[in-house]
Amino acid sequence: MAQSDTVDRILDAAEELFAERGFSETSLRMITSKAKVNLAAVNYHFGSKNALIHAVFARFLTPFSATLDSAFDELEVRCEDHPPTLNSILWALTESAVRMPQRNEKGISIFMRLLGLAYTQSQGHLRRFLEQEYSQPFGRFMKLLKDATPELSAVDRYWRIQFMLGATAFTMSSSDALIDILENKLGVETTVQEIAARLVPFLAAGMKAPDKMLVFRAPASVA
Amino acid sequence: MAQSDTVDRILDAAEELFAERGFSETSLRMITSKAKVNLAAVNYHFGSKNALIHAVFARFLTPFSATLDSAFDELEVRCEDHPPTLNSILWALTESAVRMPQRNEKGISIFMRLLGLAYTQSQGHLRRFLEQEYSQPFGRFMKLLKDATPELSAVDRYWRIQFMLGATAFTMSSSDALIDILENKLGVETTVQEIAARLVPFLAAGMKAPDKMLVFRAPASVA
DNA sequence: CTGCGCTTCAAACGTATGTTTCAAACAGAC
DNA sequence: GTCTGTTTGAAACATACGTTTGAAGCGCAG
Repeated sequence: MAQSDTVDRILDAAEELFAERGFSETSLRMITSKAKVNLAAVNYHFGSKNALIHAVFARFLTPFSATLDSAFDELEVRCEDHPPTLNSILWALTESAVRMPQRNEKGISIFMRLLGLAYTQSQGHLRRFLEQEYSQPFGRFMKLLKDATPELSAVDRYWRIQFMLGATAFTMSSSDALIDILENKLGVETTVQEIAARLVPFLAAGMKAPDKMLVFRAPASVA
Repeated sequence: MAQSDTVDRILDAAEELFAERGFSETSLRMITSKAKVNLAAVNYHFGSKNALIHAVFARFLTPFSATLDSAFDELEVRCEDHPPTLNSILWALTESAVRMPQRNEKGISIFMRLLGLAYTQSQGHLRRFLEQEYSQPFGRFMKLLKDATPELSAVDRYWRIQFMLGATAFTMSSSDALIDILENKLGVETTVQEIAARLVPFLAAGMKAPDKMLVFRAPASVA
């Protein structure tokens, strides 16, 4: 069982280092020395650094998208004919994320941080890989959102979904740092689950907000 | 006036490249060849790549923080004794951002994208630089937000502010791409100002959302 | 014109990166 | 034991990076 051992050790080390340092800032030598394998092992088993990045994502994104898919199935069954509510959709999403089998205690925050990095760091190859591998669950999520917010125009919904994605990806991608800051400032300890529990109502309220401001410059009357 | 020409050309090129590629992914050689100056000019005028990054931020953040400060002054004068509302604070912020003198048509989106990168890319030196240079206007903004949302606990407010920052930085940083996608999909044209007009109500509604979910696993009852 | 500070330039420096090479070690089948 | 295909190992490869160097160019006071 020599191969899978080396492969897994590389994936574990890469995942952790990518999450805490980003892709470009993590070298293969850091990864191989943390994994205690030979430098050439990465190129032997994965072919290239980019392929390793893809493998790291595939390892947690494939089971996650399966979990998510069945969570959506369950949601639609439970709702029978009427479309699932916005809150229930967002909960299904976060539940699926949080329930994923974790390799260690840092699992969920690594997971989130990697997702945030995927969106944020403009790595063209990664975006292309994710789009062609995981467009199905993403499209389904969008469809559900559409049915849950029939009162929104297509344009409004488009922008508000972007706002949601932004708040989520951004917060989660720096969740560790933000948790540390909070602990230093207010002495409060937090878990990623608690962040999610605060994020969902925020997003839901934003999606259901009243119309956009019609006039841009309205300084005197708003106060 | 040879110096300032070279310096500005470097800053312009660096700003644009950093915004579209990130810091580590942008080399000094890319910057100097785009700016059409000699490679050594960066180290001559700025000292190091990190110092160049600081200079790029200082060039737009210093005037912006001044504009913002006077916008907040005006806001507090207009409100006399009672604290400014959440909406008016957010409007003062976006107005200050949008009104900033732009070097070109991409100015505002570059501005936003750089702010997002500063938060996202874990460049320790940048965070340290920004914290020690611009803690005053940031602190004032936080203070205003605090007085505008007295109903929130400190912890709730902390996280919701992070969510706001995320939605804003993320959306604005990819505003060009998002505007293009929207035009291709729905045939609707948009300006950054209109995005802001949609974003502010979203953020305000999120900040004023009802409490966080108390129980994390509440699948059956929500739907 | 000469001399002096500041700026530009081409070239090189040392280091770190991703990747390749090829021999050695290994495991399992015969 | 010997052969065969797979995996590991140390070393080197070519390239790209940030930075430094020292000479050349420039503008301007004397």
